[in-house]
Amino acid sequence: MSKARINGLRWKRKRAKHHVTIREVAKAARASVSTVSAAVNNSDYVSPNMRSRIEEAIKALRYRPNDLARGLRLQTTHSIAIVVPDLSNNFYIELVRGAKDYSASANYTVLIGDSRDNWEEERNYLDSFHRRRVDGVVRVPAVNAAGGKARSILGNLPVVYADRHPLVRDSYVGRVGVDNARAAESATRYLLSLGHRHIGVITGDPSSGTSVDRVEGFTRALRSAKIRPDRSLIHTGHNDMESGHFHAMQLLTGARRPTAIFCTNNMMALGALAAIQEIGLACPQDISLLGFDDFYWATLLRPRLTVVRQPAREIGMLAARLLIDHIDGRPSVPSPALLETQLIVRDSCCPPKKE
Amino acid sequence: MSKARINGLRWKRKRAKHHVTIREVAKAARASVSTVSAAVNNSDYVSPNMRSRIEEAIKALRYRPNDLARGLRLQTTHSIAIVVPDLSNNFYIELVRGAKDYSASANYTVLIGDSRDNWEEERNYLDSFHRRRVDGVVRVPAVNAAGGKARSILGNLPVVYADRHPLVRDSYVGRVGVDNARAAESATRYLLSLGHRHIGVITGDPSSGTSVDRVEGFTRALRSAKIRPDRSLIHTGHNDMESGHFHAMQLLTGARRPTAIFCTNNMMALGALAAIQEIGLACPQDISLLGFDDFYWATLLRPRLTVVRQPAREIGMLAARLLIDHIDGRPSVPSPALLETQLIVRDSCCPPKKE
DNA sequence: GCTATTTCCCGAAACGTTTTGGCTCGCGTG
DNA sequence: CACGCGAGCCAAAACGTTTCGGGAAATAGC
Repeated sequence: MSKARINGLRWKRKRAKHHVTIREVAKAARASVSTVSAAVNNSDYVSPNMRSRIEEAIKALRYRPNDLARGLRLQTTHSIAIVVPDLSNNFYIELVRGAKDYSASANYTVLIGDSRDNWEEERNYLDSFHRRRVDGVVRVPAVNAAGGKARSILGNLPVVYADRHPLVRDSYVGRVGVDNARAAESATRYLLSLGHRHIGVITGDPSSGTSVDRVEGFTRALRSAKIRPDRSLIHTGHNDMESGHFHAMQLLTGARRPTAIFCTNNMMALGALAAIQEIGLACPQDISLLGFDDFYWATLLRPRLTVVRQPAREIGMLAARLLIDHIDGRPSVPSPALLETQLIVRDSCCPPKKE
Repeated sequence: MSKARINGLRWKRKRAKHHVTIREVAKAARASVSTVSAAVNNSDYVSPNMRSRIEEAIKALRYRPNDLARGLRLQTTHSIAIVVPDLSNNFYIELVRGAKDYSASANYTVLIGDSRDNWEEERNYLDSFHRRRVDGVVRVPAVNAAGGKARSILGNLPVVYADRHPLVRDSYVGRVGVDNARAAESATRYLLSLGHRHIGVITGDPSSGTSVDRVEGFTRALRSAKIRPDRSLIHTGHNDMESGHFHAMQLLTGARRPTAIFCTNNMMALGALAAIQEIGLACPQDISLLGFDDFYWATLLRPRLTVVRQPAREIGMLAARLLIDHIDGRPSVPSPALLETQLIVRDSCCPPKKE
């Protein structure tokens, strides 16, 4: 026992900075540790007198409860994590903010991960979040992350998928996004209605699920207009500006230049726009451009981009809701929750030139 | 003792999901807890035989150490936090990524906060990070956050300031950014060299420090060119698009329209550009526009924006370095670390029209 | 063969909380 | 007066780690 005491002392001395503990508050307030605990979690009986003494001590000592100890004892941290593929993509920022705002309203804190659409990075984040014992995670998986991989590092943490969903079977408690096929289909119909018949597509990595759905919607629209999809006009990129640029170049300088390009995410639309400008084509007169995902400065571009808008913030909020409801053992909204998209018509599409 | 056992059992039963602990690994590997610990932290003596048995058990049980317990025992979490004012501003994303990358290389994890340039939000984040017992925080304070306020909730956590710095005296272990006055001065000189004499300025909230420095640099340039600064041309906004738009409108429709506008951050430059386009002025022929902070799609704008570029990523890396060096008790680089800015000349500035 | 040293392993304490059960008053009730 | 009861408080156990001191067995030194 006395050995222990000495040990303890040495410990304290070793750390330069010392965090004030509930024990010191107790001493200062002439109360027991349990009473202080009861007071800060304002539950149980604690007399007004005692309570004020404790609050005073807390203020005086600047006591902040230690969430590590708390989480350890409680076996729950009241926090969730969200990991997205690209924080520089405004769509995901909005998604994260939605998740954060909902979580805050439900008294959960959220940890943010930015995987750069790269499984290694995502794994690091998921691992770190798991070790921190978050109560659940909302996940927008990186493209090269098959569902099973994540499951193995996540143990049996509840996860809800947002935006993208896993292609392989993975157990999750919820999923929220949009009906990508339908959104792409109606976007394509818009292009068709303008008179376009040769439409190029720049799509993202098929492993993300959303991309294939969007291409699927695209071809569906073509087919229902009795147009045979031309596989050579469908290019597969990587959801970033570079590959948008690259494939737009291919498309624009290819044998049969399309009269319109449909990009299945905003970054690739940006890259395509750069390519168009670089080549010196007029958009939309020479080539129409249709993007996916809106962003706040889309109207600053010339031409102002026509896009299909996803309710990013709502997706994030709903994802957090699904997750937290599950954690708290509450029934929630029905799960594959598909929100409405909206075609925002601006200036980047017009009828094709007559030839 | 037997009572305790019962209690423990009840505990286990209560939690639906159960995380596997080091104790179970020990049992499975027929080793003691301390030996397993020694093995996972691969230190100390542990025989090859025993080690492999333990590793096998770990793999079989999918054991993940509990960082809460670890942090509690170690009195350090090997993690830092970074809180920035606006994640949708690409400058801060790059800064965060820089901090993250450096931290990863130093084996630290980082928690991210997005204060929306709002002290309430920032306080919540700082508090949450503090309760999580991060080892330090790099902070880009919200505009309405005087230094003292944060100190009181941060206790004696080491903080390094990035980009912005506190106006009031606050104790910090480091600060990194750019020489804002000098950067603004040389940017202004560029405008002067083009022949501009009436230059409007849209600046951010003075409480952030950087704004006043930039204005200071601006006036310095004017003065050294023997031009008397016109206070009515210096407008104070809020670092966001809306106020950039608003004040550009004021400037452009005011009595004496300037021939150039200098915005002290990128968001306001965007807002100003929107205003210019809205009014129907030609940029740069009618009005030159000069922004602060580069961003990856600045070249997609028409005109391509001329800006003074800050090395956002490097700022983040250096901030993390300063902080982590301090935490680890290592000497670091000299503190107010001022990195070089760079004027990126593109198309948004030209000589003013002769009148 | 006896001791000194190394090698390998373990028990127990501690980190800062929350919770449970129990203790002590003081008071009303039969 | 005995008794129960509720209010207010507390001691101690537990959460999952790491570390420290020490012990047993094997090895080396003489």
